[in-house]
Amino acid sequence: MRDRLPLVITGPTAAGKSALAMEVCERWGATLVAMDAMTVYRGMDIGTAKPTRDDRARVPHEGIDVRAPEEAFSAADFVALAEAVIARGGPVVLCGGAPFYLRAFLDGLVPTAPVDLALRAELQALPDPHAALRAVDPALAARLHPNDHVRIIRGLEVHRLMGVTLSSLHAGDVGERRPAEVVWVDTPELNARIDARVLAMMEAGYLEEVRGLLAAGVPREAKSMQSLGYRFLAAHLAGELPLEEAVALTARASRQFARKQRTHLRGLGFVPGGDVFAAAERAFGGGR
RNA sequence: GGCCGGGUAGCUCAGUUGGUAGAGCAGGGGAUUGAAAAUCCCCGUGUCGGCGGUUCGAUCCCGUCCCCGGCCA
Repeated sequence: MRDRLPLVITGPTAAGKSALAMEVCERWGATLVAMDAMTVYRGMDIGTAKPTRDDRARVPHEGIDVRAPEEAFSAADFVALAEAVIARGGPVVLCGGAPFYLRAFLDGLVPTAPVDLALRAELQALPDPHAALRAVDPALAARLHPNDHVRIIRGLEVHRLMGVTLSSLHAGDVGERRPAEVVWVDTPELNARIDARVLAMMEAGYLEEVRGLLAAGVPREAKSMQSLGYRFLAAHLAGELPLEEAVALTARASRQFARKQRTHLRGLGFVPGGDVFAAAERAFGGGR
């Protein structure tokens, strides 16, 4: 019997990935691994469209609520988590719209030092991080735009932690590639679906969720609080934005996010469309 | 009805001492090697409200009309 492959269900936000993944998991008895950078955070439920308690009772989920909102979570953490679940042996569906995580899973990541939030804060305070990077890793500095702070800081971070340049590591082996069945779920009515979903989230108590997180001490600067709607609703609660505007900005940011997801997926060589159930057959074998 | 502002990109506006115009946002494309719902890069011709006039040349000056604000009747 040939090896089972993981099935990846990806696509832009609000395309309908989760519903399809639930169906596949129920039919094949598969475990669902969230391929998502935000549903990992506890207490961020409504705004991340996190699977409900009922969903989680019907199908085993992994990668949900594994971090506090102020903690770091990275692509490597996702890959490790997915690998661990796959190693248990059953059919696995990776479902989510994080193309970077998908790429890290399929193609591997170069082995580098893990995230160090304190060091990042220190490096961010440098007067000219790009110049600092040019001094230690000119190849990487040349490749990165001086405004691309995130990548510049990561380059400095790796150099500081490991004593070697990130560019030299990138030139090396990324490790083994993992085969998988990948389906990109999409719909031409995405924008309308996104707008409707944001309104539904508001009705479901999105604002109260953000208020609660802030009250619980989650800093506005936390990565999780800077994402899509959380950013704008927190701004509204701080008196910086009328609610109506915060909601409009949330919907708009979500549409922009969807566009970037599509661009990234295209860049990885995928095309939208395909039948998830047929893909599940190929990945897992005949349904029950 | 009178006076004063305005009418320029999908939106908000800048500007041209007369040589047919440019920002932000929106929108589109792209990058993405442990922050990725993050971060970054690239893309701006539009009867410059209509019609006349002056001028070699008008979006700009003049006249007139229309529209939108405000104030006064």
